[in-house]
Amino acid sequence: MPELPEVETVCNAIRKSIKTNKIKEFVIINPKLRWNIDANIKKLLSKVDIRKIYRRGKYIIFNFNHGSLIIHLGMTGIVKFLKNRHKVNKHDHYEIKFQDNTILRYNDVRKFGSIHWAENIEDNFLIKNLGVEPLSDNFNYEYIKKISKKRNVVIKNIIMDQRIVVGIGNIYASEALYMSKIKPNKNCKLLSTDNFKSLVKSIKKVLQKSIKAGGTSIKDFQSIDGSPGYFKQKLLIYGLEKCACGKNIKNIRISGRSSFYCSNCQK
DNA sequence: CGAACGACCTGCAGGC
DNA sequence: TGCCTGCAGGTCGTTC
Repeated sequence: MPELPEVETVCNAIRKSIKTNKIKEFVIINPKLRWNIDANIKKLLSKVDIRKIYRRGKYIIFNFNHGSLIIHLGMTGIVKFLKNRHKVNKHDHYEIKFQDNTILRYNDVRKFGSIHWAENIEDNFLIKNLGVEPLSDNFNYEYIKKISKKRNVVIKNIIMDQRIVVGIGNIYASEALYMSKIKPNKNCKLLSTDNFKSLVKSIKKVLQKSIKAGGTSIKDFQSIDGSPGYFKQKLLIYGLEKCACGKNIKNIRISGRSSFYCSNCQK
């Protein structure tokens, strides 16, 4: 479900909704997620203060004096804020209760999401191999060009590889490649320097614009108050039938994922 | 080492 | 109406 703009939206909304940094307790409702929820988290999150909440790639990180909580939304993970009285819904998995009795509740239909505790976040197996942040200066054409020259995969797989650059998923990969007029199934070795420059620019642009619109809601995605993201109306290629040029948009499968492109506009 | 692919899960739409 | 297939914002672990 969520790519960088959606995770950023949720992360910002959590920060805004939290009125106290004091956690009372952590409650496991259904431990079964991508990895079973570690029961120790309950002890670790009893009466502790949050120091910082931030995003790294597609992960939401709660930082404490004694470690960090690492949350991934998978495909269908949803975070909600509740008041005292609440019934457990289908697919609820855990909740964080705050001192003022507000509750952050995690719901995940497909159970691809996860939650981990890490004493040292940089050592965590999910975090330590992550690539550069796409909106940082570390993500530039020289970086992506250098990597691409020694790899033998299609360019879409390069930009979706979280060890290279984080946060880009299936939607924004198609969008960015369309914006820079590059076919998603083009071998990454064959891109020109101008291609790389354009691609980096497009990625930054589409992510920034989507963050401003509150992310993209195709089906499941919603922010914590249940509101959708409005970037869907701005998609240029993903899930569409016709390109602006009038040609039918092609939908091919690359590594098992739907990939949209226009054979007229993208070379 | 890099690349390809299956596996994990539920719900929904479409075809017969 | 019901059954079956395929598809969905992800990515780790295994195999070649």
